[in-house]
Amino acid sequence: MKVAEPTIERLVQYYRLLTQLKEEGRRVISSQEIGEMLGLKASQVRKDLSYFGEIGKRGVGYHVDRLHDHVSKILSHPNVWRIGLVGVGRLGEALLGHKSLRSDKFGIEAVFDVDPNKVGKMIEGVPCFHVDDMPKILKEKKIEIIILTVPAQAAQQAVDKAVASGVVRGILSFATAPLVVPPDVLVYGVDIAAELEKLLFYLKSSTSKE
Amino acid sequence: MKVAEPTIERLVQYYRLLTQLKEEGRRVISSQEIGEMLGLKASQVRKDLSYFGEIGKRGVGYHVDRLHDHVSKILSHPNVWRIGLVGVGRLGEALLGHKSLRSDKFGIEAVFDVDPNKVGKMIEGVPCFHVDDMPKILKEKKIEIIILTVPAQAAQQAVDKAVASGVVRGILSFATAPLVVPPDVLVYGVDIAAELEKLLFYLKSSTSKE
DNA sequence: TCAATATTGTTCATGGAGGCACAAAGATGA
DNA sequence: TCATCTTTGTGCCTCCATGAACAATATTGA
Repeated sequence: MKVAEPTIERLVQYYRLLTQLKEEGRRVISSQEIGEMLGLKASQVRKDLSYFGEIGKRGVGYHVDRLHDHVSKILSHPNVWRIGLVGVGRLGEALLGHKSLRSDKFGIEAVFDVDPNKVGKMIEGVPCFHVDDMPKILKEKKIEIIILTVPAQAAQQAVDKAVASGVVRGILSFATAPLVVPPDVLVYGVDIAAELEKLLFYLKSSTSKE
Repeated sequence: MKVAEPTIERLVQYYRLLTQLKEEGRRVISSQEIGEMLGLKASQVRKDLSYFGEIGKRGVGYHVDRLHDHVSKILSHPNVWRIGLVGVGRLGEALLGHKSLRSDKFGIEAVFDVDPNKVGKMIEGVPCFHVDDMPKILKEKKIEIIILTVPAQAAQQAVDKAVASGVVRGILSFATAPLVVPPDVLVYGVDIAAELEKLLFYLKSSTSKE
């Protein structure tokens, strides 16, 4: 069963919204309303939600609790993912403490750096190891996911050491560098500078219009 | 002239690669090679690059310097953008110091927070003001772009104050919250948690296959 | 000079995502 | 009970991005 990437992204949004609605005690909601709150067309919402089976009630809408459970199950993982964070610069540390990355569905089990002032210490309650020890530590701790927050020049080298462990299956990279990985390793990149450039490009274009 | 969003994103990648090639003294490169280095099909590269006019030489390839200039011009801005950063938490501070956001094409002119310990001080060489003073300060400093790094609950309120200035035209948001803005304000969102969830979802799916 | 080779620019087809519109199904009220 | 109204689920159409194939152009070597 293959699901489109934009759909997954929206499912995460639905999940957040539903969690909030649940807290507010809301019982039922329509695709129309969901769409308005998230800036989507109602038909888009319905298509996304019906993708995993009929879950709404025609003439009524979606039962908030039931839909929340449903989306939760779609996004749920069979196990708790164990994550390693590579590069404890300011961005890495910010992510370590970030609410979004505190969840019971995954946890950051180790961080890695090359700075001797950091290696061996606990950072935000997580032990810090040397990047060179990644193959060993990742295997020991059964870490399958890597969050990469190192400078661009160091990115490929760090990735090579990580995949050398043989246990890493996914990488979330914040480095603005193209990464080469074995075909069975999945890479997602968040390119902050590129996002800003895109924004600026379209702003420039729209300047002439208005 | 309208350009597709994925194309812009790749142009940024081309630009980075070309800058590097230039430093290495490389004179000429083919679409094939560019594609291999960035993980793209050669035909894709050619289509992107020819979109803004014929710039390569058939039978030869692309002249690195010339192509670099060309892409640079496409991505260039008529003026230096003035940016404000809202929310000086750890993520905000990390971005302030991040290399990717140091450029001669834009600059962060002010930061905003509600914390009295920060307001009035200089942070990373940038003056910090209270969020409530945004309308005034943004207008004074002619800031057209906002980078939003506040908690989700505070996001909409902060955006409302920012757009109230009347000068803000674009927002790069790191908050995991849907934002309502006037139609003439452009919003790009970077949703870190959603990216991670996507990665985990596809890893889960591929577990059964292998 | 001309054949062989290399590489771009472009056309065309394929697939996929979004959105409209309508049928199906449940609710409501007389 | 039945007509009307609401809201979902889905078929269909359109648009856009990708990728393959080919024609056009430049280089090279004999």
